[in-house]
Amino acid sequence: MNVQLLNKKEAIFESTLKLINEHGFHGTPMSQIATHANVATGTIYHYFNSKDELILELFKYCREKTNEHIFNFDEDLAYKERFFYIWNRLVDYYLTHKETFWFIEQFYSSPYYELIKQKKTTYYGVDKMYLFFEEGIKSGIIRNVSFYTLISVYIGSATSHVKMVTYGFCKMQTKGREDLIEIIWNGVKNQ
Amino acid sequence: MNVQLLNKKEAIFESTLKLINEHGFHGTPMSQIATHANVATGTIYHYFNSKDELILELFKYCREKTNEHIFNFDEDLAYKERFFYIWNRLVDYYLTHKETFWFIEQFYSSPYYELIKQKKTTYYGVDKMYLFFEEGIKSGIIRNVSFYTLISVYIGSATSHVKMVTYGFCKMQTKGREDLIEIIWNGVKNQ
DNA sequence: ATTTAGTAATTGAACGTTCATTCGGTTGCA
DNA sequence: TGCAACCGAATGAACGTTCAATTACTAAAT
Repeated sequence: MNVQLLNKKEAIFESTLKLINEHGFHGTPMSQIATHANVATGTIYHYFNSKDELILELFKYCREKTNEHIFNFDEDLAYKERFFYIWNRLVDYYLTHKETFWFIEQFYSSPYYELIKQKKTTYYGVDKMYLFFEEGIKSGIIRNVSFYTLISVYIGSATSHVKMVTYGFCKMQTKGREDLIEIIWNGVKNQ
Repeated sequence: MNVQLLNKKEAIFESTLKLINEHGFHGTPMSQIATHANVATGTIYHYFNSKDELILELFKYCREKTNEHIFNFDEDLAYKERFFYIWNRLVDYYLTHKETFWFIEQFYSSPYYELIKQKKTTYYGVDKMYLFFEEGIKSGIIRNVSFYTLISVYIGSATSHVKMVTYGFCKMQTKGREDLIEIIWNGVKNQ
């Protein structure tokens, strides 16, 4: 696949992302995506077999981009620092890529996600998080609770925070963020 | 509005809830809702002006029902007990009303929510939560952080937990739940 | 270097279906 | 008698997808 192709495919992705954010999955016709991406309607069907496949691929694309961004830390950092770092990187990425964030949220809570879930392939991001929490537990730094409990509180608080900020309920102030991740840390660390 | 009407309206609500969970907002035709609710298509338009209005009203209906359920505690309970109680009631309600949960999640992350958000009416649930956290801060039991920080961690963890369980990632075991709310409590309480 | 042929990418009008909404008529109740 | 509730076939617009035709690219042959 040459560069030109990559550009068209990405243009379609980006247009879909933007339009779905504004009008929802089904409020976004293929024709509109095509216009916005400066391609013909038929061209989309050269890259994707259907609208559903386009949306599924876009989801994977978004998830990959997010993961690439948050796991690029210095391995030498102390555990606590990495704990704060990863969380902050995630919040940062979502706040600077709100369309990605909302698309992922929309996708996860829609019936689309059922289609992905069935393929029980653990993917990069989950693996990384699992290893990170495992390290914390084994070294006695954080409490010995299940992976999914840790994920719930770690990721759940991050996404809730991003929602609050993008809804406009609270300002994007560092204070609230720092408080929040500190609360999480206090909660999961071994006393 | 008599009982019969209430029944039809509620039947429409419940059918919409169920079908939207299965097929999404736009994968659910009005005709299908009508069939499922045992009414004629036209009847829906007697109660709601449009599909959008139906979905908006359903959202309010779900939110009210949820709030009714979680704030019925004994005022005499100690603060910590109420802190655990409300959280558990919320998780309970969502786990036993998964369709309500997913509909609300879908709604919040869709463009529909923009329509509601603009009407800056604070509603019952938010008020109650605000007063509850305020009480905890004033009495020195929990840390003095912003309302939205507390909401992020308290509600965020609950919804994340429910997602994990309904996705089938972790079993509906009391252990994980107890760990989770305890982590939150450890995080927000004054040391 | 130029031609040629084959393949991949692209186009957008046309098709057939689906769906939200309407409306004229019917029922049931006060 | 009047009004609200209810019905469901009809309407017309919108949308996903197809497809026959056109263009752009690649590389082998001359």
